[in-house]
Amino acid sequence: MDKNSTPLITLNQSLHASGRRMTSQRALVLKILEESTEHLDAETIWERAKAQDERINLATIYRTLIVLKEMRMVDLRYFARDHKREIYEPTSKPEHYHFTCTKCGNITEFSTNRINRMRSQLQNEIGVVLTHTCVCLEGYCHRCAEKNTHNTE
Amino acid sequence: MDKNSTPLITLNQSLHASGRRMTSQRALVLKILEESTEHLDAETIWERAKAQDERINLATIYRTLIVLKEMRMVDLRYFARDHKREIYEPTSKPEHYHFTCTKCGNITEFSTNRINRMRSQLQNEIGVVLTHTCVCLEGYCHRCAEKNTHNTE
DNA sequence: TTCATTGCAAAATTTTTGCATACGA
DNA sequence: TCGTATGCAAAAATTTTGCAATGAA
Repeated sequence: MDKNSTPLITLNQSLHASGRRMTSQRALVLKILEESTEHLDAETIWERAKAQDERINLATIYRTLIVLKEMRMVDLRYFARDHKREIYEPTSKPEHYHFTCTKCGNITEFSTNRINRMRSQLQNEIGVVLTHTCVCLEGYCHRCAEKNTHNTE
Repeated sequence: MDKNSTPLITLNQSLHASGRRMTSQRALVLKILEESTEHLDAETIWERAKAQDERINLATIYRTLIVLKEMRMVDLRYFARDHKREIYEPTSKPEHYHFTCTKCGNITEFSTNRINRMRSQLQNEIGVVLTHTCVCLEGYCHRCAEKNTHNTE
């Protein structure tokens, strides 16, 4: 909302604005997401949360993530290889997309305005309002592509 | 492979080429996918298959879909709203993408070469070889966007 | 004090696996 | 016949839910 707000303050405001309450668990999950440079799924978040609060329950993590999503503090992402598993990232992170190398398994982030341009062109072309765009890319990274001129998969 | 081949013949060839066997279940699942104009998940495929073969098991559906995917007879897709659930489509269908309206729930298919162009540009830009691109779009369809100038979600 | 939130355990959902039997080539 | 594929049941993996107890405002 406000340029001076930290994510925690923003969350606090959003929670109260919707008749919800700030709890230590919610603050903790948000902090973990904000501080992490890695991609976190619910279970990983749980493991990190337990280091701070050994009683915290996995169900609480899931419920908290739903609330954080509603408060627009986190985004859900998916990886091409493991689409079923939800990955959570703070919305404070600049918009980006993921590329998964099917050979070495590395997941790299990249950002490009090509996707944004495509997005707005598509909005006009198919006549809809896009609120969410998911782009998952999969293939061979530069290094693996070189070693691998003959691809079976 | 060959212009004269039906999907069933192609499957048969691919199966044999990889030391696998054609079975009535595999033929049936492929037929269901080829004939359907809707989006099918594993359970729906199972229901339709049972109409033809009441003994067929859901585990067989899953195993068959894995094989059909390996034989490149089906593609896996996802919808923005329900990312976790896999949707299977025959590769004989022309390439297309899905847009989900979060208001009315309708899923529409569209195809555009914008995405293909973006794809090849991205390949160069980030220096990778893309083997799979997943694009899920979500938002408001034309009709719902009109009724809905004020959007909460 | 009040009601949203949590912890716990149990259930739900979707997909995978082990194993004996059936069946395609 | 030989070994792949199936059916069945049980397990695995991930997420959700019911409910009594807790705790924020």
